[in-house]
Amino acid sequence: MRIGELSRRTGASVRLLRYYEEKGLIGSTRSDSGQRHFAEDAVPRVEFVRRLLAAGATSRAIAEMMPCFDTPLEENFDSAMERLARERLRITSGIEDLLRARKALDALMDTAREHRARLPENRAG
Amino acid sequence: MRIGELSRRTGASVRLLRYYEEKGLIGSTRSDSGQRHFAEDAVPRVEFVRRLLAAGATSRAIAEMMPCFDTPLEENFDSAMERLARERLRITSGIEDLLRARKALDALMDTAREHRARLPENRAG
DNA sequence: CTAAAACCTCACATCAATGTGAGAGGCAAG
DNA sequence: CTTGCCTCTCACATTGATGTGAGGTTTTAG
Repeated sequence: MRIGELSRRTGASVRLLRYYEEKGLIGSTRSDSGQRHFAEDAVPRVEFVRRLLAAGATSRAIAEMMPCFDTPLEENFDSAMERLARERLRITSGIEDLLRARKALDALMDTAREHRARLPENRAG
Repeated sequence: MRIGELSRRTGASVRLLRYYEEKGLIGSTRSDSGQRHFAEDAVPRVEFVRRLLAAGATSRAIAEMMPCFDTPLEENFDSAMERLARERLRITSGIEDLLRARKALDALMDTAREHRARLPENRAG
């Protein structure tokens, strides 16, 4: 498929798909006139990429994982696996950060509500 | 305390503390010569700010929450509470994003390991 | 054949938190 | 008073994913 269709099917802008290609996150073949052509499996691949990017992964990090996505015969397969593991750690600690932040928000909301409840003029509000 | 001490006690660079002030995240009084002076409660406040920033909140969003941190008498108290709630949603959906990403990583690691196990020449490795 | 739609490359813009450096003034201790 | 450390403002740099627009070629549909 051409880049427009891939864009429609993944929700990524055409510009971004070119960017992903430039960064080595997806591959494409070129027609004689230079237009990109993508295989079917580019769709799940882009979805994977977007999921990781949304989780704060760097395009560089994702690129380094890609050997795992392709074939286990790659030379850099081991380092790709290692990269996966490292990114998993990063994500887990990200989750912990978010949980802590949410707890801080909850605490603030609680005290704020409590403060308000203590105000005489606001008792009815 | 002056800015250097606040920096030491919070781990935020002096530059950042000035930035936080500029964005309305922390307040300070000024000495005659223009030096910033911070109260004790600036410390937990900076910690709160950093936690939220680490969780991907915008300085603008944090600024809008600050009335809750101060006094329930603020006029923008209600919108501040609303901002808190909105940020809480954002964080929760961020957590879900991370969980999904982690699941995708796990799935990829599983298939990769499986592929490798299937390779005859790698049986021993 | 022609017009519209899709594609190409190149390159500059943006946002937000942070770094960094210059140049100048403030403050405490010897 | 001087030395050394702290602070001030101003302002430009960076990083990384994305937007946007220009100017030109290709593909597709009528």
